[in-house]
Amino acid sequence: MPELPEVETVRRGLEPAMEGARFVKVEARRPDLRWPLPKDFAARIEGSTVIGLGRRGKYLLADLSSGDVLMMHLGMSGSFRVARNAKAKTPGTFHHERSVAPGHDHVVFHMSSGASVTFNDPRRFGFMKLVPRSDLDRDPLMRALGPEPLGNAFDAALLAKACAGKKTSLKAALSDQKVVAGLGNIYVCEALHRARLSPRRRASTIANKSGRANERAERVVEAIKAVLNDAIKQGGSSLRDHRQTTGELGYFQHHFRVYDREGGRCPTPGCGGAIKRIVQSGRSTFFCPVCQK
DNA sequence: CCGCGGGCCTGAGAGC
DNA sequence: TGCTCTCAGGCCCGCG
Repeated sequence: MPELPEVETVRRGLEPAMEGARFVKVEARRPDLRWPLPKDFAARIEGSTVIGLGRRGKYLLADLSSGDVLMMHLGMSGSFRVARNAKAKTPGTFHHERSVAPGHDHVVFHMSSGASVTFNDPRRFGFMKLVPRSDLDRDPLMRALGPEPLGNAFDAALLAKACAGKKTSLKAALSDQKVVAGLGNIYVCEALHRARLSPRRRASTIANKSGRANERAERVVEAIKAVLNDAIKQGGSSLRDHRQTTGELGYFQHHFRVYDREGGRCPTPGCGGAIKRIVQSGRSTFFCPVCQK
């Protein structure tokens, strides 16, 4: 599910409940997530305070006063909800709200702020992990991440360098977290449409022979930043599982130009092509074969 | 080293 | 209604 905009939406929702607050009690109800939670998971967190809540790619990183960093990943179906107190039922204040899958609340944080933070993940592809802060840069999961797409350092030159010499498709390259951290199936499709580039194009064609950026690389970078910023403003995309920490859905799915719109009309002004669905590396790709070259 | 396909899990929706 | 099949926002791993 969650790509960078959804994770960032979750981060912003968790921040007021968690930052500066202490873990009063941690419930590890179901430890067999993608990777099992350590036996001492709860004990290692309880009593510590959240110094800051950050994000790197699709990872949430809670910096704890204990010296650990709590890494959290939402996998495909993970979500967090914040309740002001543990007994209160889900506030049904949003008419677009849907209920989360029952019986999949795997981890619950009871914070000194009075809020409880519940991690729900039906498919259990998500996980949590504790890493000493001093080891974070050496952590294999962190080392496998390329640049932050919304960071100043991410530009055409950097992207072109990462794609130079790649025989794989542009779609697969942009989905690779080592090339750029945080994109997934939706936002790669959407960014390539905005950049008017075919997902089937070889990744290396956004660089020249010496690995320098060409005009296509500029377009891709601009499109990535634009689509991610737009999606964050809308609270991310809710196809099935994603919701904001209040339970409210994201709204960016109403702004998709190609994703999940097979057969629909291409929104590029003057194009009018029919959106096509193909399969690349086992995943659906949506694009307009008329204006995406 | 690189790229691809399988597998991990559960639930929703389509088709019969 | 109920069964079976396909597909889903991610990512690790083994194979060629």
